[in-house]
Amino acid sequence: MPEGPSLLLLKEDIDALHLIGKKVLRIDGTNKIEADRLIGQQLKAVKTYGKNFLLCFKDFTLRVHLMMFGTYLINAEKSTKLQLSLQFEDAKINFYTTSLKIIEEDPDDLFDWSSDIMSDQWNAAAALKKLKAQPDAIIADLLLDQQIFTGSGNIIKNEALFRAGIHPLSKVASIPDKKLKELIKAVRDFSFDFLNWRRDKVLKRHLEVYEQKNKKHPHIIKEYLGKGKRGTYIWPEKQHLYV
DNA sequence: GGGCTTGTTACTGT
DNA sequence: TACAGTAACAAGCC
Repeated sequence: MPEGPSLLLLKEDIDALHLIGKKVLRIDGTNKIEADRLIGQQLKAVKTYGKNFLLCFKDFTLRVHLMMFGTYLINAEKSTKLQLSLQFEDAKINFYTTSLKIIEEDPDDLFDWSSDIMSDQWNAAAALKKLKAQPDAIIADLLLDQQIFTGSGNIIKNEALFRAGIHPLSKVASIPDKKLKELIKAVRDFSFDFLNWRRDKVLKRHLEVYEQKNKKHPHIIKEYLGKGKRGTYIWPEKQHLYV
């Protein structure tokens, strides 16, 4: 569920319920959120920031992060531990396996939407500047850096690197500006393809390297690399290593 | 059924 | 003390 594009689909599902202006009638689940603060509150806005889903109320915002395995169901339940249920007049939203937090600050003050890969305010030039500020990093790590590419995850990392023809272990300082710009554009473009493909439930068949070892092409290899030792797929003939 | 996985944080040790 | 590396957590797919 969790990369940026999937959060937009979550927002689409919630928007379809027309809950703005509606009150929270009841909350349930194993969360440690203060129920008293939420009950009776009118939903003011629903936003996403990268992988964060934001339910905005008058004086605070509930931040829902779906982590690796987070899921949600609308007007439906499943057997795994219910973490947070928000009952509105005509609809109930159930969240499972999430990280929840009440944010006191105004989200517009707290979050910089120009780094959000899905946002209208996305600023490619700012991303380039942030990449170049870490010349010794390997590019694969920076594609997961939420300060630079807010909302990017491991699938986007792999596919964007493939599209730009850059090997994941390339050192940032060694990659020509032209290629960095190409990569930044690939992140943005792939993320919207991801959004549309996932909406149509056809994402997997369009992936070119991610989980494609021994599938799309026999030369694709898999390595665990970078800070988080995340699974990384490489088609060596097509991805140049800049060192 | 063991080994993966779209993620992040809190520890640990150096 | 700062940083890098590891463990922990979760549910579902194959």
